[in-house]
Amino acid sequence: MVTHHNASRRSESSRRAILTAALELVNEVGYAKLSIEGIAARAGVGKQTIYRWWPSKGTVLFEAFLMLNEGEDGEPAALPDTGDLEADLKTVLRATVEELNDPRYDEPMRALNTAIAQDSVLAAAYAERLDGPMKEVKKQRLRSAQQAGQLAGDLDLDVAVDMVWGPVLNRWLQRSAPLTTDYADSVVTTALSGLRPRDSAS
Amino acid sequence: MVTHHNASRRSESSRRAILTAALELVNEVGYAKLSIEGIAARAGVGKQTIYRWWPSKGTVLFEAFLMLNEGEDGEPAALPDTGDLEADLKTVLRATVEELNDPRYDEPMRALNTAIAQDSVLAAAYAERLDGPMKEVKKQRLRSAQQAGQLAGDLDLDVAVDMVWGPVLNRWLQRSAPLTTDYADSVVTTALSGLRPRDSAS
Amino acid sequence: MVTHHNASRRSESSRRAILTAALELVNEVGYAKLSIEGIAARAGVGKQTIYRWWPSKGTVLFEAFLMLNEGEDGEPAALPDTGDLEADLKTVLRATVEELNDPRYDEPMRALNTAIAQDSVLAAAYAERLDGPMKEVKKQRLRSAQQAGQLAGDLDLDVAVDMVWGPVLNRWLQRSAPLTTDYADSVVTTALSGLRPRDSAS
Amino acid sequence: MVTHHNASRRSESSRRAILTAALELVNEVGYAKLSIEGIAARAGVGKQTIYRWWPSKGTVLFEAFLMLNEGEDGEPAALPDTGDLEADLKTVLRATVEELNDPRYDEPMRALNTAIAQDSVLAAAYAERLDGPMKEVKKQRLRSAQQAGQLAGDLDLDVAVDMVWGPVLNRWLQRSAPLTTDYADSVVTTALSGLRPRDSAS
DNA sequence: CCTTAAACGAGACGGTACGTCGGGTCTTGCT
DNA sequence: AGCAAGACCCGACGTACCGTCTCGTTTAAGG
Repeated sequence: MVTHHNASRRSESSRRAILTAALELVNEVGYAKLSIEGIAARAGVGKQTIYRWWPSKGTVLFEAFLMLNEGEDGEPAALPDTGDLEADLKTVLRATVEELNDPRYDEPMRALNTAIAQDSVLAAAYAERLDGPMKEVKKQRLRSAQQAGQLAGDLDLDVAVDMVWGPVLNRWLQRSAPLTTDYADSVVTTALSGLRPRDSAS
Repeated sequence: MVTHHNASRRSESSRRAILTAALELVNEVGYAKLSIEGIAARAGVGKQTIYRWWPSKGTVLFEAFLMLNEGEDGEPAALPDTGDLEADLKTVLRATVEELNDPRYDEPMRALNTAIAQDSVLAAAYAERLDGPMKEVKKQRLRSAQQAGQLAGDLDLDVAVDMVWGPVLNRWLQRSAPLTTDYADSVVTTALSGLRPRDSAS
Repeated sequence: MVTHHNASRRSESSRRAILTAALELVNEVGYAKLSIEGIAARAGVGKQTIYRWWPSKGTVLFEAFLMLNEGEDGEPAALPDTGDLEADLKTVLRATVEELNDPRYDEPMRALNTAIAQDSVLAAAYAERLDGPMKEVKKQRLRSAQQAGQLAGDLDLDVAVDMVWGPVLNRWLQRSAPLTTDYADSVVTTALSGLRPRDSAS
Repeated sequence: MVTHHNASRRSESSRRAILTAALELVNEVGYAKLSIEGIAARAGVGKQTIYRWWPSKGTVLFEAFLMLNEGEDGEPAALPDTGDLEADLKTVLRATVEELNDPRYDEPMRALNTAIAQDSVLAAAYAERLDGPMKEVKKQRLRSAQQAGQLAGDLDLDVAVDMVWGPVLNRWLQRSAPLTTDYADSVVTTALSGLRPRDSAS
């Protein structure tokens, strides 16, 4: 038998309290020590109210991130387009680096990544709801450049996006080395020009 | 720094049993459900023997990985060098992709990454003991190519390594899309040539 | 005084299972090896359910004894009163001796005494809830004899009770010598007549 | 196979340190929290040195008491004998009461009684080495009175001793009521005269 | 407007695991 | 050989949370 939760009767105030509490707590204690019990207590809510609507702490956290992002507006803002692709990408990637270095964002984002690593269903939801739209915006900027002839015509934009953001995200996640804005610049420059020597036959 | 325990009296057999048990269990149940209690039981060891020598399950797991890697030999094997950089990189990166898609390696490596994400001390140890040597081997192959004029002379090899492996690792960690050997090939090709159009002044 | 737990929601079946398990286990393994963990396992109950309602294994055991005694009826049965005080006291004291020599009662009672020896709060509860009513019954029998002129009119009945039961209990607790019914008889006779020679002015 | 401990090689200084530490600790933390580990640490001794010579913490404690008592001299001092039995007994019993009310003695003695209650072998040793000699001294005083015609000629002195000291010890052990010197006086008076009315044929 | 069924806060419950203490055994090196 | 030191396996401690399950009590829909 299936229990049909009547979402129309759902308490919106409890929902927001839970998501807010989850964000606060993940900042304070990290993902490992984040607990349903703790979220319920902080939110002033019964544990059952969380279990009724979410299957795990990871999904609560994910929805909390969704709330954050949708708080601003429906869709993520487009990337700047001054016509100078390299400058635009450096601007954006530097901002990303600074966000990732900000303790206010670092801990929660790391938590979200941990949640994804442990739950492939959640990973799919993340890909669709959060990462997907972001990636679309990035691809849009690259598409514009491609149409202006600044990128190779046969370039796979999915790969291209990974080429620019992948190294930065990976260095952040694995903490393999300090994440600096200089590094972001290097990645952009190198990705655009490639590893091989350019023809100097000018 | 003071070591409180007399390592000379340490039981090597218990140590190996613990590390082996940790690897087995992380494969079977994943990092989230890996417990010190479970490791101790599987290893036939008292919990205190684990707590005496390791501060957390993450550090146990890390040392288990160290044991695996040092089991083979001292240093990681050099990358193939046929003179054809692009082919060599594709060979290596395809192998990486296949390893990451193998459930036998996927779960434990994901676990290690989770552990690193939650413990920056561990991340530093990982960078030094596991990731560092691997990266050195990769850089060595690139250095060889650079000296052969196949790579830009002013190329930062650290960035170059990230450019090739970063996208793959990131796609794997975030599960943002299926990880295929075709993707590996694309990454190598794109990284080498860059996103910009090549001069067609042939 | 504030009760932190809502006793109205307390599970009566768990409570009884815990008390029963405690009695069984104390019989089987003795007080020293009685453990909260063991009681919980035997009762099919979580440890927390014990810690929620009792502060120590001693208090569990005490309440288990209370359950035993209140199981029979509200108040302890009155002592026999045939008019012959000496005979009645011997009857009762012999029964006490036999009970104390019965392994079924010896171990649990010894356990309760150990608990009392280590916890003065528990001792007060014991004095009020278990020992007190028993003592009142004993005093009642002595009062009846006193009114019949069989006991000294100025006799302190509290002291009198101690005089009859104290030696027996003490010999049992300290195991200073075998506890026999003959000894019980001697105690009654000696207590009634006193240590001094009686006037033989007949 | 039996391990023959060669007592001749035994370290007397370790033995004394252990017994002293046991006494100190039982005073500080009580019998329940007294541990072999704690005794060894306090005594500056290896645990094995305790396990080599004693089978349990109870026996260590018992030997510590033996050391205390034999410290004074070989045999316990005789009871006062002024010729006035009642006065002498009151003097002695009041002293006993005061000792039992002194926290310095109460805790260790209670500990010894707990140990005895849980170990009948120890109880036998206690009866022979500590309680026996004390009882003999008490009986000696009563025998003297008996020979002087102050006690019934057919009186069983073992019972008589229990009659005087039993009530006091029992009230102390069970904490059934406050233990006062007045109570000690009452016990002596009542024991000597008996519970029955004395012939008033003066 | 009034029922009535859900969602809700609270928190007890059977469990698992935590990290610690101490039990009793065993080994190592010193005296 | 006895000893101090302490690692070892083990059992229990008392606590934190898990996910499930009642309890009354709101609360919002629909009769």
